Amino acid sequence: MNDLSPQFPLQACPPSCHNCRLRKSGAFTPVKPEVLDFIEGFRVSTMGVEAGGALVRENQTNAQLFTLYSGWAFRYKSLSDGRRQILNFLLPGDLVGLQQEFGEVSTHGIEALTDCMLCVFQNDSLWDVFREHPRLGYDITWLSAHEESHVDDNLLTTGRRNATERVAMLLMHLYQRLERIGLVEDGTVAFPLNQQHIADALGLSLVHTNKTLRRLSLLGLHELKNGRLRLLNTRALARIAEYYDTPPRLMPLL
Amino acid sequence: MNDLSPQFPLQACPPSCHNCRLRKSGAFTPVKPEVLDFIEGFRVSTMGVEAGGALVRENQTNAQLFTLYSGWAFRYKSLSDGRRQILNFLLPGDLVGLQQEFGEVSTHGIEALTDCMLCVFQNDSLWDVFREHPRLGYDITWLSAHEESHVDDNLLTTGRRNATERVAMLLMHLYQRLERIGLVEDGTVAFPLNQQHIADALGLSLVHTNKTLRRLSLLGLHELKNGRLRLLNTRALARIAEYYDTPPRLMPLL
DNA sequence: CGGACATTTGACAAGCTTCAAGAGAAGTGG
DNA sequence: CCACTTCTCTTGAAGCTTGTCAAATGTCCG
Repeated sequence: MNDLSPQFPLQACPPSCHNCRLRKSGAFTPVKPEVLDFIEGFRVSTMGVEAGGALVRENQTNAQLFTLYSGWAFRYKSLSDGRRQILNFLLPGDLVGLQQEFGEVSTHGIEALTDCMLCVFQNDSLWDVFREHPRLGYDITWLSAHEESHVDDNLLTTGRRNATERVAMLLMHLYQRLERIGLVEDGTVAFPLNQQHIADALGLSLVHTNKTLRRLSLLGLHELKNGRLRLLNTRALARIAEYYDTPPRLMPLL
Repeated sequence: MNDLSPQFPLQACPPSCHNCRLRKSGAFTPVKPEVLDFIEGFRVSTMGVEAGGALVRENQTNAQLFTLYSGWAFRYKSLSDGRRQILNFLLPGDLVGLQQEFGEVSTHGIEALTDCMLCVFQNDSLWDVFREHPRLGYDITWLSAHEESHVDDNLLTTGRRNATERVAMLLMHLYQRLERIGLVEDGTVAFPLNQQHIADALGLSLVHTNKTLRRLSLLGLHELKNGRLRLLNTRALARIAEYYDTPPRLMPLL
């Protein structure tokens, strides 16, 4: 198997949630120590998945509930002839696998885009969380609604934007999400997607995605090299995509 | 203003949730009488909206939380030049407006497709529901995850299916949802969408939607007249759309 | 009958997909 | 250290699906 990419160092989950790197980033809502103890008890293990590996398979039953601690992943659905649609991207702090937790078959797959570290929660005990810590239940619902709003955005993009607008949207959206969790360095963010991923996320063909990316890059709107993305003309990208920045907000973290 | 369509008689919400027609349909999970009392207390009023009216406006702040009691509605997003994408359709029993309830601006609009009756819940008290009745919180999360899975489906459809497959998918999907809540009569269901709605839901142009619908209808796959839809060849439609029926399941109803 | 609106059809244009093939980049093994 | 493989990116050309424009037909309703 391949080594862990230096671009995405495997950041092991600390043994205690009290030392969670994500919580210290300031992007997530603070939580009382006793609630943190409960979360830590609810977390039964941690797990690493290599880039390209499956966190959840399509049609898998009784999948686990995770929080993505480090790395990128994506949710997708596919058709029998191989056509694939990426539904949304998962970044550190995102809750993964909620839909399956309701005792149903997973209708989508989740794949690691980079090496990932996950905090794994107790199976089949989501109801206990709601009962014992309604606040966490409320947070989980917030996360669910928040993820849905990403899918909403992607549906508007795929259904009604043209290729140029779609690519601009994707770049802006991902950059902004990464910025919020503090992953911008020197004006660039790690960008592990290849063009096939972008095509699958935007509902475009690989070739057309390439040509569109190329055009935006030649226009000086962005730069994509060494696996890192730099936005060179945010204003133009935002105008093309009709992208509206929403005010940042602390997100719950399970 | 126009009269209430005979196709969609205004079914007033009964004064007490104990007499709720939806609950008696058998499609929803039964609830203990005391929980029903709580729900009834949480419901502060009922409201009617005429076809074409807005339940929630795009960019509206502090919208209400509703349950759709009768009628159809849809969630949508639009771009400044008028392009519009319908995100999903809302049918009786669906919870409406959860995303805004988290104190944020609504990033999508919700419009009544037919005359609708709504049960309106207390504003800003979602957290109370979670605290006092964790089970209802759990149900709300289930509904949220369930709605997301509809949007997931629509994203796959819009991103990766061709026009014929998209139309077939829409017909199958809506028919099946209506069937589950007992709205099939004589092998037909009420179908209040016009072709512009279908186009906006599928990410197609109006003209192309028309031609595709026409083709399927001439092939004898469906029949659409007098505002009612009949599926004449479910097997063929399912094959075209690659539509998989999921086993029915009782849904929570707030 | 007239007006507003939805559906239908044809013709044409365009955006996007598919096919094909070359150029880079990166890892593997002799 | 260099061929060899594999994967990704890039580019051109041709074709098809879908969009746009325009106008006719149908329907409902006052």
